[in-house]
Amino acid sequence: MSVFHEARPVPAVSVPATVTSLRAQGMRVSAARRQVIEALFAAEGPATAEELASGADLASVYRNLDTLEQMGLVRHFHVGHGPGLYALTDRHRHGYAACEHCGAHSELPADVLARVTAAIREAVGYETRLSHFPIVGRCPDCAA
Amino acid sequence: MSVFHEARPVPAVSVPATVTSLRAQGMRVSAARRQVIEALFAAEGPATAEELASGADLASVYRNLDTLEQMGLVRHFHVGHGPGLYALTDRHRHGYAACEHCGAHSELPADVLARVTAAIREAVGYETRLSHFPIVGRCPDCAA
DNA sequence: ATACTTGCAAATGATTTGCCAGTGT
DNA sequence: ACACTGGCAAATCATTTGCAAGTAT
Repeated sequence: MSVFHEARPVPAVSVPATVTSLRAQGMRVSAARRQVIEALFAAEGPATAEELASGADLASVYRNLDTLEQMGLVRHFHVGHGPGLYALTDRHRHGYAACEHCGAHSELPADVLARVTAAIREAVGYETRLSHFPIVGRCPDCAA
Repeated sequence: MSVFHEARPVPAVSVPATVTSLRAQGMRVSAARRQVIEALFAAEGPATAEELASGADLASVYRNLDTLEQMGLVRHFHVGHGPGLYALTDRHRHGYAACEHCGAHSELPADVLARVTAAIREAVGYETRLSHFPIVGRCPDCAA
């Protein structure tokens, strides 16, 4: 459950490749699990558990996302007060700035990320994980 | 409810002064409301609604915190997956780095805050509000 | 007097858990 | 076979809302 001891990101090439990879790690691939994986690959961006469910039971979806997250295939983070957003780790290695108003989020360039992380570390010694909890504010459009 | 159109921070000098100030703004001061205000002044740091309740009804506490936040007296933010933390705006103008593991949080020096905010603004145009959603990571102790 | 507040109960939304039947390997 | 999973219902946690009764000004 802790997000701190993540496995190295599992390369997310394709659904079949991922399925094979999972089985190789001794994990079963049921219909519901494959569906979640397919939804993750099909998603255009980070999605809620609900959006990834496609009719399947939400409890199972959450359980699967949890399991996949422990394996390092999936990552989740939060924007504002809303529900968690899940995405393939591979497609989501970076940090985010998120708009609390409209929910939009922008990827942070690596150099900015590095600068921010370094600044925080030097100032208070914290190891920042902007990939899990993005920096929240208002996007250019909502700044009005 | 929106945190974006905050009134200028209400100076939080003392409970009686605050009560007077509130009444001046046409707001009533009931027992429950005064209790919340006293709890906020008595608190050593940001506290949950539950901690500020002191036996009062939680619904009222939330309603009051909400009202006080709209007036600019109170501010709330979130750490990790836990409940919201409330504090007097006056004592909480700054940004925070929070530890998702143990819940600890450290105030960010103004210059760091400024640097981070500027970096984000330049990179993606977002106006950061680190006072509402702190930067989350692991504190020095939990980094182990 | 009367509009603002409270307390209590019930509703929400997100996520988790217990449990037993179903199934992948 | 047998441990791992899924589905479903019920439980949690934080927070909100509907209302009738109470009260600050």
